[in-house]
Amino acid sequence: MDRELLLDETLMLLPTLMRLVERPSPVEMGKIARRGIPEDAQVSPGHIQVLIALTGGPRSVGQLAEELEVSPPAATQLVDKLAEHGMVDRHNDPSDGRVVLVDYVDGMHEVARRIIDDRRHHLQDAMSKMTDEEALAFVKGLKLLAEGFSAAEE
Amino acid sequence: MDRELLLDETLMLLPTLMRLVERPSPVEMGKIARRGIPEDAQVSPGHIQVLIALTGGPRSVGQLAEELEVSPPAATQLVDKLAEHGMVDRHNDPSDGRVVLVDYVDGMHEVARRIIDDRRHHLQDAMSKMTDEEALAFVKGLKLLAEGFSAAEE
DNA sequence: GTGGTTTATATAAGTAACTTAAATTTATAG
DNA sequence: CTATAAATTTAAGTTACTTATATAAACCAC
Repeated sequence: MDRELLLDETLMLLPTLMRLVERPSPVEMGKIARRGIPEDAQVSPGHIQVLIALTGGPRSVGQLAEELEVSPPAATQLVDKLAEHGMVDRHNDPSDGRVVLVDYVDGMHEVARRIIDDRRHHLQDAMSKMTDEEALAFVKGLKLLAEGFSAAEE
Repeated sequence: MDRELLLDETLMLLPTLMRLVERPSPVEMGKIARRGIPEDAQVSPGHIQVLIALTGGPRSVGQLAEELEVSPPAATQLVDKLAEHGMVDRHNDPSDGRVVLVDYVDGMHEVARRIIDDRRHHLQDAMSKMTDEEALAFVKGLKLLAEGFSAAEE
């Protein structure tokens, strides 16, 4: 098999996919608007990552930064924006006054679920065209790449 | 198989991978520096896409914009930077005075090859851990996703 | 406890890669 | 010719990050 070709294709595809993933989709914005959060909410992939992380319970800002592999200030900003839109809340960790725990605002768990599902459907459409084996291989590939690029940093 | 889980994993992985791909790797910068282009050259994935596109011969700015799926001004900027670093040249299309043809500066074909290979090796490390089937499925997945997100724009 | 270091977060300032809108130049069509 | 359309560039603005610095709480030595 021509591995070289696959590499070239990937090299060409990856940045383009990157841009598409980052680009805010106005359609989704509209849908979200009708789901109870303000129309001007710009929900970026990063924000969705935070929302997903919070489905596993409250997280500190630092934990979010680690999970998303961004700097602490970046995590702060993501939380800022979600808080502005009334999606999440900050409260102090009773056991450590330095840490700020982030969690859904009451009732927003539901809204978050729908926002996440929006993106998920998006993805599902694409992944529905893969066999189980292909889907597994695809996710494995993403992980390997992430590890590879991560390692290449240090 | 638990598709839901795969979707969640992808949703979480994709933005992180995105950031890693975008992040400039100083190591590569160093290597590139030693290969004949100035030390301050910031070769982003977009620039590499242009260099790859040009391996197929000269391209107009508009063609580059289409291939990379970016706006014409974005293509102009990518070319600007590569031109600053003496990698590519602009010349007029003799058959249409409006179009600007972009091509490698004499002798830079070689340098471009090495810059591309740098990224390629990076990727190769990750993809070498996949079987042929997995690699194919991975690239197929990337394409499906790109199409899906592209379609979701219109 | 007081003082010094570390840790968690936030603020400030800067950058890179885009975007849209407007300007410029060349081609084309009536 | 003159009006319109197309290719590119310039200008201005946005977003998602980064690093460096500030602040406040915790921990630790003594």
